[in-house]
Amino acid sequence: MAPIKKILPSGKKDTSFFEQVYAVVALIPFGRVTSYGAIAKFLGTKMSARMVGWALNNAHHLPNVPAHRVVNRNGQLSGKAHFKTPNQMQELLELEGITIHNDCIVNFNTLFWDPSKELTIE
DNA sequence: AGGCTGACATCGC
DNA sequence: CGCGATGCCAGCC
Repeated sequence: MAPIKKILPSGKKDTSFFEQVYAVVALIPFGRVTSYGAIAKFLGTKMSARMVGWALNNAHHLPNVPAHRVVNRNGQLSGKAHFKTPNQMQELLELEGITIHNDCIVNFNTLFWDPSKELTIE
């Protein structure tokens, strides 16, 4: 369990929603995936799932932010269109041993990584 | 300075 | 049970 705030870039007081999203996404284990809603819920505002997507849009230009491991609650690759190439997201996931079928993650339930179960907020 | 938009999720009718 | 409307925060017209 990693305290989220420790991971935030060099102790800025900027504990913004985005920063937390980056932190959580960056902590997703190899070969695992999570959902926008799970992240939003973990951050305390379950209805801000949209913001997670927006944050990832910003995060997309950052290193170490595996946005391809974040999908919607159906396990569908909703954000693949925002990658350099639409199939890069699938490629990356398959590279991690995840199987994609019709833009949906197979065994999503098994591969699902719940931050609120694996992480702790200080 | 104010309002629309955005890679979603959930509640209400 | 299915579709429409609402919520959230920040960035960009």
